[in-house]
Amino acid sequence: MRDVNDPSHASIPPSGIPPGAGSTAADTSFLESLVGYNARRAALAIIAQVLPELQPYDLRVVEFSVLTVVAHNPGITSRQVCAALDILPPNLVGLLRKLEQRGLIHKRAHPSDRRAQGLYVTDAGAQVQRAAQHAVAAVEQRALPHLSAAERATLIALLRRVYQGSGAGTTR
Amino acid sequence: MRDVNDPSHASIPPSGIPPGAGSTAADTSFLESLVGYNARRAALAIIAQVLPELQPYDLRVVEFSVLTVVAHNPGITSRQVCAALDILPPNLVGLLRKLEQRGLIHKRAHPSDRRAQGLYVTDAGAQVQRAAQHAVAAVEQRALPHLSAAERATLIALLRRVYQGSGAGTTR
DNA sequence: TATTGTTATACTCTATAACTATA
DNA sequence: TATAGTTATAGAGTATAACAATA
Repeated sequence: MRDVNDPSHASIPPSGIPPGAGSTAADTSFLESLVGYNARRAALAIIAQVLPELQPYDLRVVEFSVLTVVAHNPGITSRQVCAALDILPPNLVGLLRKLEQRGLIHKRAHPSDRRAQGLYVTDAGAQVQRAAQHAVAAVEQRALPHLSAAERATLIALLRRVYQGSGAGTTR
Repeated sequence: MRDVNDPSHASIPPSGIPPGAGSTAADTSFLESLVGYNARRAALAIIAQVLPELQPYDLRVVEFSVLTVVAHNPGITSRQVCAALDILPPNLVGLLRKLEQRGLIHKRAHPSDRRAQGLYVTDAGAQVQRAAQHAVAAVEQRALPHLSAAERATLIALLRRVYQGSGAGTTR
């Protein structure tokens, strides 16, 4: 394999790339043949666009996910949130505390299990969640301008088969 | 919306889930309608299966990616690796140092730019990379048993359009 | 004996500022 | 003035062990 930066082989064809040592594009063909690599790159690219949309609500992606699950599942327990979002219990504690201190969620005694607590959104929490959900849905549309609705549906269906087929959630 | 854990509405139909407070499945329908959410879950599920395959070679996922790019692009510079894999330069330094100390890669003076250094795999590095690449390719096959070759190709093509269409690599 | 929620803690990953040598 | 490589450091994100209260 030839050195990518050896000038003795340069400019066939002449690529209109600016000067500097790091100019030519690297070969990543093997990595690009992997579903895992492409899924990770795609996820990071979308999340990078979602982040600034959630900033006005002072929510990170995980916090939005937790708030959304609680809003859509009133009375859900911590363990159920952990199972749904693949979050470890110790890491959820701080998230819930922060959301509760902001007055977005609150806890009530569980009707049948005195160890557990039911989680609920407050009125303010429901408002914030609705607005943030609209913003997230809108930015996904904008982030994927080249995908038709059918292609998006196909993509999502294939991705779900990837992580539902394998043992998702077993390793943490 | 009804409380998910309110026993007064329980068991219609009776779900065969074991006892405890966190038993019923939570509604995550909105999150599951997002490409970003599904891509992240899929990526994490696959990476969780790739990790143990790389353990015999004492490589983490990022380290394998760097080693692979260097192996396939002899003489590549640090900045080019950063651009190809969307890694920040300060975070690459430690990765390269570790790979160099293990004798898997080495640096040589860049032919035309005295600021830069060309990266190369050693013979040992090339051996490790080849073996690890085979292991990774094999585990991807095993991790996606329900996807045909055509479906895998479709999935990869759609994912690439997601992160190549948006401004991938611009935010970091 | 198992589960819920929790604390404490450690380790990895990612991000920013600032410096030097060179272009 | 800009770029390549580097240091130091800060902040997210993720992981395990262990505990009290309750099932």
